[in-house]
Amino acid sequence: MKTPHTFYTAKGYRVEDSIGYLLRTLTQQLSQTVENRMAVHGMTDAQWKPLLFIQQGKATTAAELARTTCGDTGATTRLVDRIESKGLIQRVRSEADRRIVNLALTAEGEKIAAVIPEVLSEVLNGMLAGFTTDEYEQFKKLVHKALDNLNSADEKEATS
Amino acid sequence: MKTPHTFYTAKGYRVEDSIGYLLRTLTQQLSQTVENRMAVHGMTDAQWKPLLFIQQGKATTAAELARTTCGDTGATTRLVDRIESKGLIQRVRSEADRRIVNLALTAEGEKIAAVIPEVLSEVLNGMLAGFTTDEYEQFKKLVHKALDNLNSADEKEATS
DNA sequence: AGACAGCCTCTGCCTAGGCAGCTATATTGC
DNA sequence: GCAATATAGCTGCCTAGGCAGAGGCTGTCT
Repeated sequence: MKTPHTFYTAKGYRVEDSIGYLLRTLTQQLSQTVENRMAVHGMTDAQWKPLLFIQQGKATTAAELARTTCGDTGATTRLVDRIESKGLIQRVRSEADRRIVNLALTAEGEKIAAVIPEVLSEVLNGMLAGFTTDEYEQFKKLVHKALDNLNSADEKEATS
Repeated sequence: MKTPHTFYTAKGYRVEDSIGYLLRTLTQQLSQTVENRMAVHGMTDAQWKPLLFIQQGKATTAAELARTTCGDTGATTRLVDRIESKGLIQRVRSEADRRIVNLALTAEGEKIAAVIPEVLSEVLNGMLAGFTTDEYEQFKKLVHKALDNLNSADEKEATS
């Protein structure tokens, strides 16, 4: 394995030049933009995820929700609390397995969930304005590659 | 102005395919990796920023810190509280302008601040393992482009 | 049957950010 | 000089996530 190119060194490290700083800023701005768009529906940036996941059948319980968002179960419980208190989802204790609380959208919740993909599509298309298809594919490829590197580094650390 | 390519549509929107989801995940993993590395020095992911900015002279007061991190002044006050209670920085009321509280690193703070650029460089180089210089430059270019799009959309909204 | 492991949910305690409002100080304009 | 304005810092109230532990339920193994 050849030694990889060294893009950053401790000496002369400058925050503004860092790809880490850029990525953080981009994600922050993206969240802010989605939050602004969702605000008219009374939703926050965190709260649309459960709505969408439940609607798409990707999660039916709080535990599943926590797994799909790589989040904490405790945090998810409280997030569901807040959305439930807005009357958008309902908790229904499962009869088959009494540990489980199934989550279901209310009529109001369905209405808002239907808007979410529109908002996300618009925001992302806006962010990618002027991108060629090649650039878009390249962007996704590079993010995937970076993600794989971080994950494999984690595994190495865990087994050491 | 020609109509931009439409990368996403509301109908058939799938979270896993979204560049937004990818970017969020990458930033999250990046923060987690830095957090793990900083933990041995008793620091969190949020707390290294003030240390580094103060050391590099990019910020000398809480207000400056808030501006350079695009953050809230109230949150910054409390962040400084937590770092101060760890004995890493000191608050020194300015004599020239008595509104201002200058921030200074303690000896302990200097020691930890010196380690930060090393950790950041290592983590970022690890994330970019196998990237060619062209890919790295392309990556930064694409992130910048996306960021510019989001910002100009914000401005349009503000003036409408 | 009873012990056990595993899972789901919830709670308490921590860090953390956004927003609004307050006080003290400084600057500007009249 | 004095009023209006701007700035710095702080605080209270909200949402939000991470971690650890408790309690309930289910399936399994002995």
